[in-house]
Amino acid sequence: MDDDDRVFKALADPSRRFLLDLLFERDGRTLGELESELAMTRFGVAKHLRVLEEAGLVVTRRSGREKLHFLNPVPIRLIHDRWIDKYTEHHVTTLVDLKHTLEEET
Amino acid sequence: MDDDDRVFKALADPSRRFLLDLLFERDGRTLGELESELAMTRFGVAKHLRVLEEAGLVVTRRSGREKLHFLNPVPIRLIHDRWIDKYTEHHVTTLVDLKHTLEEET
DNA sequence: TTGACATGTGACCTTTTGGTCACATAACTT
DNA sequence: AAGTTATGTGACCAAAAGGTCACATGTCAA
Repeated sequence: MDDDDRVFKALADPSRRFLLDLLFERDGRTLGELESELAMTRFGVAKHLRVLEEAGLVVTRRSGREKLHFLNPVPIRLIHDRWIDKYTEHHVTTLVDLKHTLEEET
Repeated sequence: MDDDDRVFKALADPSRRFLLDLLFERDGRTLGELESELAMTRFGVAKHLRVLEEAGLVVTRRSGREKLHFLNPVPIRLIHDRWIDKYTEHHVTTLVDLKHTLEEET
């Protein structure tokens, strides 16, 4: 399995995306902290975090017996750059902004 | 399954990402054209295209008995915006550019 | 209308993946 | 040292996904 594959496979699961959302909101959490946010056993969460780490979407740092988790946005940016070039980026951004504007008016 | 899930699941398969690459390179191709680029039966390719279309990553237009396929970059942009805010975007872009520079020097 | 061409459908099988559990290691506290 | 806390490992099972095939529909051309 190459790096790309690991990243996309990692993003394919809703629990893992939720973990990224949590880390996007606040970095540096432990397994224990993250576990309490999911309706799943500790083992399940640990397994998901391992998948995210092997994909490079999460980086970790040990502090004693705790393991701190951080979000790494670089692979996300690379996905963007793969299918949106500089020229179309402007159009797409405009479209997305328009979408948000319309949704707010509802 | 919600919209998010459809998009990420669709991106999780390497054959489907390759199809997006083909459409990124040149839009408006038929199933027959795309089929010839994959080491897979026509049925497999059709199934993958259907998944991409249901996810909104590909939009289609009928022309007689042919079906033309086009890449839609909007869902890709939304993935980006989910985990990269305006503030960090600048840092990440710098990092990615640096990465490219280093790789070119190899 | 008859035949060829382009695509669609549902069943089927094999492989992969998500989640849990019993068990194990490592570090802090008293 | 002993008990508690935080995390790691491998086996296991149920559910989902990738790919193929027999069969069906719709469109063009002569």
